[in-house]
Amino acid sequence: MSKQDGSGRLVTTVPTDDASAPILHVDMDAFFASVELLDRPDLRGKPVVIGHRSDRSVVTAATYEARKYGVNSAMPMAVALRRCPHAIVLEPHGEKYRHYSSIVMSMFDDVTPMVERLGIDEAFLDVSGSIRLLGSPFAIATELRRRVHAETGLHCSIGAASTKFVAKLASSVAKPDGLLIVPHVHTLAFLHPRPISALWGVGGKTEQTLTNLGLRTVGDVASTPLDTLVRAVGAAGGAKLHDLAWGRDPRVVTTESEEKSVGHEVTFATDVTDPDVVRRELLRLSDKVGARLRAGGVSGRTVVLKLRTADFATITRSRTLADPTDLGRRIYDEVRSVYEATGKQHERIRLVGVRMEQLVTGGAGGLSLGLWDDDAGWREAESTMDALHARFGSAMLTPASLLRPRSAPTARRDDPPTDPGYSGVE
DNA sequence: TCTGGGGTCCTAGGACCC
DNA sequence: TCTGGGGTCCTAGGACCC
Repeated sequence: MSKQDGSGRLVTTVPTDDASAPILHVDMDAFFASVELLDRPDLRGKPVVIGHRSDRSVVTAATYEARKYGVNSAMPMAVALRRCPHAIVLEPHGEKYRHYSSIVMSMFDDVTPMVERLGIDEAFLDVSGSIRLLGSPFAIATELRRRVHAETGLHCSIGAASTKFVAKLASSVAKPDGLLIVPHVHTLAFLHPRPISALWGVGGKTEQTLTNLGLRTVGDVASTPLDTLVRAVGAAGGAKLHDLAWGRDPRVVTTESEEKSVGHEVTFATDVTDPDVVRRELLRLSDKVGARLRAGGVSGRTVVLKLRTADFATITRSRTLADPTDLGRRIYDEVRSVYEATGKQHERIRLVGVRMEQLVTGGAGGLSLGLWDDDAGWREAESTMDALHARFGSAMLTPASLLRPRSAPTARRDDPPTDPGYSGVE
């Protein structure tokens, strides 16, 4: 199935059955760090860590040289620097990463239209429809890896298998800069010796739960009765675990999925005790969320406030509106009222967040209007009715009910007003 | 060691309707 | 007078992933 090459990398021997492994998982190696090194070749071979240098930051990415010291992404920067004091810390540059991401993603698009992006630096490719034109999955993956490196200077690892989960696991085993093909008949032999943490959806907590049951490997999970797993981790989780452990993964590669929520959150540099500072931040975050909703042509019905206190305890409070909105001001009014109801105005606040859920296609009719600006012409704008009244006078206004687009659902008649201040036409 | 910011999915209880 | 079962919606919290 695979062997080490001279440099110690995992490479596949030419597989006899790679047509049974048409799902590719492509994963860029140490992506953010590798992009930074393109501009800083002098740092090659050194432990480089990407992240802000501020007190409360975490590691976003680390080169393999830094990982040797036990530095990993999501680790607090303070811990990383303790483990590797001579690490070179570079600030992240999101724009640059998106640029390189779009370059490699478009290479994936050249291979097959069946590309499912997973974040900025990973993707699943279903190449079963490309075999006649481009060759076997092995040939396709090999050429893709060559091309990514030739045109960007970046390395990627690829796993190929008959399912998404096994392909993803294969790419992680192949890292860095490797290719691993797991033909369908070898799936269980590949899977069962791996530790339970290799299972998708098994993080720290679930790993502990399973370890307490005496389970160590994927094979152990496979040979555990389903109802034991269900009792330990719940109905959905148990069934999923059991399926994955037997190599069953019904998920297909899907090219697009609609977003389910939009949110922003921020951790303060130091904990905040002044509720006015919290309110100001809620306003800023609400505006960002509203802008994102409008840019995406969606509105949201449920407003979610998130607070994290100094002791790292997190609470969320939500409120569902009678009508969806995409207006920052409207979101703020709700989230602020929810905030006041928490009674946490005098606690030490570490983080605040605003999220909109229950998204529906279409703007919130009657609320979001373009404004004619004598200097700038027509421009996208948001406004409340109050502001529009002030600007145009009531004679200019059309009732919101006439402007509401068809795609926006109307409130159920029996819906109670969520807030007396907003129960009417705004 | 002290924990970012963007998300998704699942669970569980309660309200409410038929 | 006491008690059903199914289904949907809402809310809060937790685990997980990149």
